[in-house]
Amino acid sequence: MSIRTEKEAFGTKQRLLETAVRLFLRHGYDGVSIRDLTEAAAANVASINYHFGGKENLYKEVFRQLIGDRAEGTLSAMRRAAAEDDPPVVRKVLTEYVAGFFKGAMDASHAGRGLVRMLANEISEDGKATDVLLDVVVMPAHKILRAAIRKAHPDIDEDRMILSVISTSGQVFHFIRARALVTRLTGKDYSPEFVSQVVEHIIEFSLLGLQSAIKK
Amino acid sequence: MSIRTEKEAFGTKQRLLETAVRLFLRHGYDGVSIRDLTEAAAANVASINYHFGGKENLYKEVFRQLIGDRAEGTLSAMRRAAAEDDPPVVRKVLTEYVAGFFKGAMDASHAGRGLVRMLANEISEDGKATDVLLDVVVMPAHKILRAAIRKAHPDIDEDRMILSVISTSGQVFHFIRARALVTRLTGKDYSPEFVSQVVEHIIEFSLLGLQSAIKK
DNA sequence: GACAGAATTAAAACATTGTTTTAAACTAAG
DNA sequence: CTTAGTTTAAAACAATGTTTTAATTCTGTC
Repeated sequence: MSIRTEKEAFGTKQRLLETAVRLFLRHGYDGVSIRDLTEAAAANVASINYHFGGKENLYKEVFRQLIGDRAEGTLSAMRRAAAEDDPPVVRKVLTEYVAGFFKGAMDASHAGRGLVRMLANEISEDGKATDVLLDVVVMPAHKILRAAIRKAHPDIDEDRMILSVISTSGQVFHFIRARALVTRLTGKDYSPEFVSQVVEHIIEFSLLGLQSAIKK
Repeated sequence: MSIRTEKEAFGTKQRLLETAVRLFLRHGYDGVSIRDLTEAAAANVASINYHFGGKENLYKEVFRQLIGDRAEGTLSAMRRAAAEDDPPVVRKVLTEYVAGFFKGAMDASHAGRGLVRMLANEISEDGKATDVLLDVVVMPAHKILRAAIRKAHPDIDEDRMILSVISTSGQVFHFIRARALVTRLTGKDYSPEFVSQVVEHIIEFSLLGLQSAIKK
């Protein structure tokens, strides 16, 4: 078994996967046809269905792989921040969370922006890998954030706190997803300066908003 | 009255438009094929391209019509709230804004939920009617909100205030768009109670967050 | 009222999708 | 070597949006 797996690593399946990563990042799901993909990978049109059971599954595979790598870094940074004892812990964890997303959006490379775009698209109902996104990114991040907040504010209203965390994610995704709209509303392009301004804004806005969950 | 008479009473174009409204609301853009649509409207497959210049233009037309009707109500409610003199004006305007969106999402009818879903989808970069959404809904609403906020807080930081308004919209769209995700994160379905809870949360959260834009 | 030209409708053909089928080629164990 | 299982290749399918070409209907003018 293991022998075959190794051989497969250099076989058609692996070649398809690598090509898919490259093309999906650059052109998105709908921007890449099976024929584009198989041609670029020097494989047969039927190979994707044979090896992955369909285009959608291949996309999921690609997404899982890409998002896994990136989430790793952000999540561990959040855990590190949460483990520290000197306040303000919540602010630090939140900063890692928010900045973690925009780090990708800032990349000059197509890879970074492509990934963030893919990610933002998966939020919707008709996303093709929503479950992956939830399991690998959103859920773990929420857990860490919630724990940090709960620790800092022991008698916080749990329900409203959860809604607040969702509100924070919502802002992040919106600023990424509705890029064109934000540009027209603010009159500013997504320059590095503007992005860091946005990150700071989301953090401050959310920290204040979170106060709405604290019982008085 | 024969079918033929009906055809003469309302021309093919109008019949296509009405059918498109019904079907796009229920099944979304990708869920309706040109053949589905033309068959339901008793028209030829080529008729959509002839009368509207393509499926996408027809969708835009439908979206513009639907969103126009609804935006009218919400925007005038916001203007009314803004025109009142007794505080808290900002809270009232904000309430009309946020509630205006969720009013549709709550409709028992498919129409309401369908529209909100369409609307949420248009936020993305690859939305088919983003320009319409911006012109008819987002821009006017932002103008009203900004003016109300500026009036209540004359020396507010304009840039951060704009970002705050975007943050508020972001939350609204996120709670609508990421419905499945929110359900899994909160453990609650979108019952009327939960929705009004969400609306209240967004308002409180945003009002506090807005403080981040007020110069000290 | 008849007729020419424009507008509309109808039917078929096209070009692209993702997927499935069928057979050939290859691989590896007995 | 044989044979069973795996992978590849080529073709066919079904469904999509669009375009083309011809028929039909409508409209304004004589």
